[in-house]
Amino acid sequence: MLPEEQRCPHNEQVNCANCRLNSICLPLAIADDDIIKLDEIVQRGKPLHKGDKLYRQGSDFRSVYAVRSGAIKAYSVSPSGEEQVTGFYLPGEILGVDGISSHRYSSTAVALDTSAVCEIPFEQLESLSLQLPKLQRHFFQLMSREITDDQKLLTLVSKNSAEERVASFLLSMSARHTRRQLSEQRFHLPMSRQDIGNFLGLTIETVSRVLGRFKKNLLIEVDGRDLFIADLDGLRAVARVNH
Amino acid sequence: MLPEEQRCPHNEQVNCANCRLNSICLPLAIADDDIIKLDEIVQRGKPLHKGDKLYRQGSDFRSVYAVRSGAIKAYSVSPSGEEQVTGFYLPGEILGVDGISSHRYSSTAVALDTSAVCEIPFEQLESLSLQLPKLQRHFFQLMSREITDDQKLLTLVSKNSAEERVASFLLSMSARHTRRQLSEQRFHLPMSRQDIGNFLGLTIETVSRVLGRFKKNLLIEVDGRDLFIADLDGLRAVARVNH
DNA sequence: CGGCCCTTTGACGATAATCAACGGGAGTGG
DNA sequence: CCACTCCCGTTGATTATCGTCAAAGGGCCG
Repeated sequence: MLPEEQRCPHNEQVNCANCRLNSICLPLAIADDDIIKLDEIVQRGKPLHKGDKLYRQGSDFRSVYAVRSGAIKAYSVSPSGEEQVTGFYLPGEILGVDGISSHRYSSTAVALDTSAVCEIPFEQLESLSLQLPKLQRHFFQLMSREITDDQKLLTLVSKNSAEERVASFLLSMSARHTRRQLSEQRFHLPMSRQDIGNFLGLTIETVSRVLGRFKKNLLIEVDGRDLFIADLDGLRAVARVNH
Repeated sequence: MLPEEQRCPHNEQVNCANCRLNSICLPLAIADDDIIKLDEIVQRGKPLHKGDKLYRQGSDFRSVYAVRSGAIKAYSVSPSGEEQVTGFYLPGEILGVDGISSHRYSSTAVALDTSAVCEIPFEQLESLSLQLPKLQRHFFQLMSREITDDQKLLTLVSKNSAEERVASFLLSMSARHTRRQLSEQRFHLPMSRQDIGNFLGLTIETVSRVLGRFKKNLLIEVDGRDLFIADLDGLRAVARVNH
């Protein structure tokens, strides 16, 4: 199989016959010849190094971005100075839509690893959506999906214990790897414990202790950020949520 | 001034010259003659009694709704049986967009009081959005707004103390009343302590105790669900967030 | 009047935060 | 090459916030 950043949404080679799309990934992919028009407005490439910022909270909103490789973290800082990690974006996922409402990004996006993203200028996406009903629908769905995901996260954070939160998080990462045809059980966490804790509303110490307990109970094996889920069903039982 | 449900988005009388709109409220209002077309697809009325369900989690998604009067609560039940209140919708606000992504509502909406809503069939809204760029943009913004609001709520619930959460909640309610030209300080809470607690990730007892403390510190006066914010700045200081 | 739900208040306890110390790896500079 | 620092992660001891359990009062409606 090709390296991930050269694969199309169908995980075939570049210019796969099914989608004719080589610059942008799953979430906006439409099985239709119209996709070529979308492909034309997408800015390629944009390689990012670890720590590079894709956009900053408060800066003018221009584009949304599709991740092609690597991993991006989005976080926002509240007026009171609290920092909140609002999401991690993996290849095939789209970020930046939070900026639409106020014409400014409400969060900062930073690369956790060397990453590649596609830039999709929003004005052009808007005009194109007026011509391509399927694209408009896709984009409505994408945003609606982000809303329901946020609401699930809210439930997780406000109703579940530390163990349940961490278990759910690991299963979510696993599921997203599976979607990309990668291992369900073995993968690398691109973010620090700090980031995981912040995202889940826990301290770094609690995250570390919970992972320690999972390890002791033979649910997982961890070495730094390398993770192996030894007992998927066991972890699901802890999470009490089906992923 | 007319009763709220008879007022247009500009808080004037029915058929106000500025907007020619008498069926749907602020969030989708566009200062443009095109609005008439939108007005045509909106279903009027729909009076709801306290406890009536507007839609149910898992049922087919057909429409989004604009609240005209009263108050609606949205909540979802996770696979594990946890109930999570995801939002309260007051006059001028729109709910139901969570159903777009999966063609099914991901939450249940129930009237907290006698309420009136307008139904906006989504398929028609979609087609109309293809013709009216401003409407499309408005809807994108509406959804983006919901995303940023959810993320603020997540920060509140995962990073702030019980007192900060309740104070922020009261200030949010106050701000939304102010937008409707109603009193900033004195209003009625349409939801139970249970609902507030669930929404904020707290138990009913904690909510009650926090309100008791606010009362003792002369920040508020409460009598059941009737609230008077005696010291707005004091409450803002507790919330540490500017509303 | 009686039952039910909502709310308040108190006593107690558990979960996760805080405070603190330490080890390891990466990068830097001598 | 080695010392140095910085960041990340782990682990332990203690604390505090909020949840749980329990009881009781008030309002609404049949």
